[in-house]
Amino acid sequence: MHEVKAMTNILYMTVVEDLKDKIMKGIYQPGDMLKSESEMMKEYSVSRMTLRKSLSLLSNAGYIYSVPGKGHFVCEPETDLYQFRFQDYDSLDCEIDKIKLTSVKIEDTGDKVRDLLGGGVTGKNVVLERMAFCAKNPVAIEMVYFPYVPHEPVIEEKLHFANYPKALETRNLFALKKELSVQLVDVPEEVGEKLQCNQGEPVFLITKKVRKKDTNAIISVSKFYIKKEYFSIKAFTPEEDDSKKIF
Amino acid sequence: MHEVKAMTNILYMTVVEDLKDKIMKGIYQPGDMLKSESEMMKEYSVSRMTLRKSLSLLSNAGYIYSVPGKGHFVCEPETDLYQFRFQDYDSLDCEIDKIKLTSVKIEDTGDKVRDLLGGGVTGKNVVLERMAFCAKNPVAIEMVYFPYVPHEPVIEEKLHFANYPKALETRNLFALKKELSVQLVDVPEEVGEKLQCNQGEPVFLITKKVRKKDTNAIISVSKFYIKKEYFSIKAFTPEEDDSKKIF
DNA sequence: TAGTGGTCTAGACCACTTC
DNA sequence: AAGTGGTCTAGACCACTAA
Repeated sequence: MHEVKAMTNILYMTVVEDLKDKIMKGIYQPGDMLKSESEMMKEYSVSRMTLRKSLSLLSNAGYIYSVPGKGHFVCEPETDLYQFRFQDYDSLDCEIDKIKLTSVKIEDTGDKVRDLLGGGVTGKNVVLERMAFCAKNPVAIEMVYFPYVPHEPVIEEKLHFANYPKALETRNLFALKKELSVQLVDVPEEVGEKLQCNQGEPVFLITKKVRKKDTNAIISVSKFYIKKEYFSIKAFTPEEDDSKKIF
Repeated sequence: MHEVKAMTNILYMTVVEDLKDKIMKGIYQPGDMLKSESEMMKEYSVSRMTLRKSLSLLSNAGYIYSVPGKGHFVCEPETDLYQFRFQDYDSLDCEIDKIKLTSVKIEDTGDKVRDLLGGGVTGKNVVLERMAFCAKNPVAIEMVYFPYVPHEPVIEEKLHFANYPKALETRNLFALKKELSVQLVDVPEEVGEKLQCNQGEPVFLITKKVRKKDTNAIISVSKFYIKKEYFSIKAFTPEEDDSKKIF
């Protein structure tokens, strides 16, 4: 029907570009129905499978959705969703030059976090405490709780690795999901002493829960207390990265 | 070749489930190469296009990637990426019962943020200030900066809408991307007075920049000062939502 | 009943990697 | 030269929606 100036010589990409362009420019508005597949096949002179490859890409990128028997429609854009990375000590606003394991305990009673963990085989939890230093000053303290498994004893040496928490999460990262809670709290007395904070000083409390995707069971809970000067977040609206996609 | 117990009667989904399962269980580890397409076609008794539909889904979900001429490989999982929503006043940790427009100005000199906006046609910027109240107490103050466009005057009435900032972003939400910076700062004197904070009290400062996707030009900059008790973040590892996908 | 999107196939040609 | 993934086609049958 009409000519479409192509940035690529790949058919389905020219269709994607044209439709995305029409959506970007507002020619298609959220809620609008696109032309039918048979119409678009003629318009772009492509086969049905090729056209649907294009529609699939636009769908994955959040531009369109489809309703069987009716047609393809423009999405309401997701504008309030942000992404950021949190890599434990690597995400602090300073160069961490030392991480020190300050305590390893096994608790079986009276711990509030115990319930969260859902109880291991024995009902006992390992509680591990580490501190992060920057220029010899303590900037963060971390408490990690996870079920104690008798036959997989925690090796102290392993704990010294800066990225040890990952080791806890490991086995298979694909099977896990995580939650993060970021808030500001008055520093608990015990933590304040170790971090050399004034009484009642606000500090960041970041709580990280690691769960199994399938059962939702909690693998570990970490509590990071971070001096308020040493944490901030930069988050971004997700962008499509057309790289490494198969279709 | 062998039987695959299917949760669905859709061929490509049974392939997706089987491969995802093998990855979840660690039978395929990150970096491992999958069997070739022709092998998998035989294994699952599906056509090439159907198999590739499955691989496409797994690729989009971040499980695999492919290298032309070589094969399909298991990804290194993205484990430190988190998502959250920030919807301006709706994201505060209290019920906002009033939003008050406290100031509308047009500035053309001496403003640090002016550079960020990249200058409108006239080089002038609209600066708008609003305050959010909870039970009659001020909890947040917001300064929005955006280019002043003579022929699209800012209508005061519109500013009173709680979601007015969206109106600024509008035209076409698809064409925009945003950045968010969350940090803790000592409250500036002027802001402290309005928020009824003590001198030097820490407050959240959230800076939101809205940009055009294509040119990267800044549409608006917002600075939210929020009393420290009224903001927190809950973020989650992204989950695949197989809903509304075309393939 | 006619039109829509959803699934699936069998085959073709290409560019790339490996030997 | 043989094998791999990447693109593309022309059909087919189905379930769903609408008139």
